[in-house]
Amino acid sequence: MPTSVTDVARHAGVSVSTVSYVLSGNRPISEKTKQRVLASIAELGFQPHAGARSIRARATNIFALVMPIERDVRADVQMRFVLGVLRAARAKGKNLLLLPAEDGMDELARLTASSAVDGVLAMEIRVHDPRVATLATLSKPVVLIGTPEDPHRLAHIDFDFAAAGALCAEYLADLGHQQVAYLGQSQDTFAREAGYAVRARNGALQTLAARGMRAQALTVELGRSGVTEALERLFQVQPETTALIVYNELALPNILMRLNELDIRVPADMSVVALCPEDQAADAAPSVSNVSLPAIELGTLAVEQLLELLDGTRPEPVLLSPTLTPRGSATRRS
Amino acid sequence: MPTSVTDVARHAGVSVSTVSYVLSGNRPISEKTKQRVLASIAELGFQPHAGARSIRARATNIFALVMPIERDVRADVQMRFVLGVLRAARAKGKNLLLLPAEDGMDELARLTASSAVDGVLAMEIRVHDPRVATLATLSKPVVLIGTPEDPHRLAHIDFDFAAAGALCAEYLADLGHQQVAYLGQSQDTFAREAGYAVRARNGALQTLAARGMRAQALTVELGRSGVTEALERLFQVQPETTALIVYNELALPNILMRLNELDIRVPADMSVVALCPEDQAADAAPSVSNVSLPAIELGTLAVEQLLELLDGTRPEPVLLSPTLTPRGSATRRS
DNA sequence: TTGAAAGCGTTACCAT
DNA sequence: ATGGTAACGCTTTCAA
Repeated sequence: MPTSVTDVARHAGVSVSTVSYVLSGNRPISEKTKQRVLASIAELGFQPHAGARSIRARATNIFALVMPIERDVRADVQMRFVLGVLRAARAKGKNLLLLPAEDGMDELARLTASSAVDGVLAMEIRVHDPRVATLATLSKPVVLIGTPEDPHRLAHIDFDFAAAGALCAEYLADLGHQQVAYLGQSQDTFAREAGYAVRARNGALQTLAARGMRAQALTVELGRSGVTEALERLFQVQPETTALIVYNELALPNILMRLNELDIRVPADMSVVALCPEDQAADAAPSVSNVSLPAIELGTLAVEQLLELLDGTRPEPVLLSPTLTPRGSATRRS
Repeated sequence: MPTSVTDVARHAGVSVSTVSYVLSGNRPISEKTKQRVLASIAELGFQPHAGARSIRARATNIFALVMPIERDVRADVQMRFVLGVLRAARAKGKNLLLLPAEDGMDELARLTASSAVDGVLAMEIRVHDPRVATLATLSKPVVLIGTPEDPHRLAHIDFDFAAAGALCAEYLADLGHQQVAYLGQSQDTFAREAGYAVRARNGALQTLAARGMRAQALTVELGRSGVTEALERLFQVQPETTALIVYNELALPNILMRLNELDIRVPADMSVVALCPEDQAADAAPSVSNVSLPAIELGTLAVEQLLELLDGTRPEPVLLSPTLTPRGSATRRS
C-alpha cells in the first residue's frame, strides 16, 4: 500500500506527468497546481519508488563497499576506513552497501550486473590479488583502496606505505641509531601479501639498508604471547637493537607493556616509532611517535574517484604522503 | 547497455515470458528450450534488473542498518555488531545498507518510503531515545538492537545488561568482597542514557546494595588521563576498595596498566571483573575474568526477528543472558 | 500550462 | 509447453 504517482495525481486532480514534472522541475508548472500537488505529496507521504526510478535513471545511488574480514586486522582500524567511505558517500548523497568479501565475487557480480549498485569500492587489496582480475570484468566502475601489482587498469588510490616505512627509518637513522628492528603484522598478513604490510616493511628495510644500518624484520602474532615471542626472538638475533619500528596496531600496546616488564625504558633504552592511528599513538603508554594512517582521507578520495568514473572521467591514481608526528618515544642515540 | 530479458528472448528465439519462467521456475519448461535459454543467459551475461524486479516483488532484499557514530564507543566493539548483522543478513541472502545515524531519520524515512529497503535495524538505542518514536512511524518493519523505555510497539532484542552487571556483583560478593567500585563509560555515554551503560551499572549497583556491600560508581573518560583521574577519585572516596567491575572497553587495558604502576597487584590486592569481548579479556595483562558481549548472536537474532516481521509474524522480544568466564583476575577476599 | 501515451525491465495472467 | 500482453511505478516524448 505504498502510494504512487497515480495516487498523488488523483488526489491532486492532475495527471501523472504533472506530478512527475513537479518532482523533477523539468517543466514549468503554474504556481497553484504546483502547490496543490506538493500538498498532496505531503499529505499522502509520497516518495517515488526507488526501484522504478532506477530503471530510467540507470542509477541507484548506491555504492558497494567490499570489506574482507580478517581475524588479524584490527577492527578498529578497518572501521575507520568504512567510516571514511561511509561519510564521504553520504556527503555526496550516495548510500553504501556493505559486502563481506568472504562471499566471494559472485554476489558482487550479481549486484553490479543487475544494476543494484552504481559502482564498487574494494579495500584490503593484496599485492597479488586474484580478486582484482574479477573486479576488472564487472560492468560497473571500480575503485581499489590499495595497490595491486597489476591493477588491470582499474582506478586505485592508496596511502604511500613504502614512503611511510621509509620515513620511520630515516627518522631513526637521523637520530643515530645503528641497529633497528621492524615489528610487523602476523605471518598470515604477509602470507596473503596485504599491500600495506608488504610495502611498509620493504620501504623501511630498503631505507635502513641504504643508510647502512643493521635491521631485523620480525612478524608478531596475535595476542600477548605473540609479542613475548617476537621480542624474545629479536633479542636473540640482534641483542644490541636500539630502536623499533612497529606496524601492528593490535600488538603495539602489548609491546610497550612487555618492554616495561623487561625494564627496557622508552626512549632511554629503546626508541619506538609506530605506524598507527593518531589517537592510538597518543593514548599509548608512553605516547608513541607515529606515522598515522589517513583512513578518513582515503575513504573520501576513493568515493571521489568513483564519482569521477561515473562522470566518465578517468581519474589519476593518488598516493597519499605520510607525515611523522614526534611524541618523544624516540631519542638520539648517545 | 546491460542486457534485458528481451535481449535474451531474441537471442534464444523464445518469448520474454519463457525467459522469465526459466528464471523463476514457476512453470514447466521443456528441457531443450530451457537449455537454450540458459545458454543465452550465460552467453550474454544476463542478470535481471534489480530495480525492475523490486517493483513487482515489492522487495529489494536490502536491510538498512542504522549505526550511530559516537566518539566514545569502541569501534572495535561496534564493528562486531555490524559484522554480526552483516553475516546474518548475508546468510539469509539479504544485503545490508549502512546508514550513519548522524544523517538523522530523514534519509531513513526516504529509504523506507521509497521501498529502497525492506526493513530497518537500529543499534545503540538509548533509554529515552527520540529516534524510536520516528522509527515507529516508518512504513517498513523495524527491529531495535537495544531496549528503549518505550519501544513504541517495535520489535526489540537485547543483551541482558542488568543481569550482566548483577552477575559481576554476585561473583564478587560470593568471593567475600565488601567494598567494590564500578568503573563505567564516559559521562557522555551516561548523559545520553545509552541503554547498555545505564542498565549494566544499575544492575551491578542494585545487587551490590542487596548484598550489603559498599559501592562506588565512577565514570571513566577517554584516554589515559581519564583512567588516572578515575582511579585517583576512587581511592579518595573509597580507599579500601578491593574489587573493580569495569565496563569500558577503551579504558580496560589502561586501568590494568595504571594499577600495575601503582603497585596494586591483580588479583592479590585488587580483584577485577570486566564486561568486554572475550578476546580483549583474554589478551589483557593479566587476563581478566569477564562477562562477554554476544555481539554476533545479537546481530543474528536481530536479522531473524526482522525476517519474522516480514513474514507477518510478531516476534517475541528476546533478552540474551550473560555468562561469566573466570580468568583468575578475581580472588577470594582473605 | 497541461494531459495522454510510450517505454524502461520484470512478472504473471490469459490465452493458445 | 509456449506466446502475447497487461501491469508494476516512473519519466519523458508527443500533442494539444
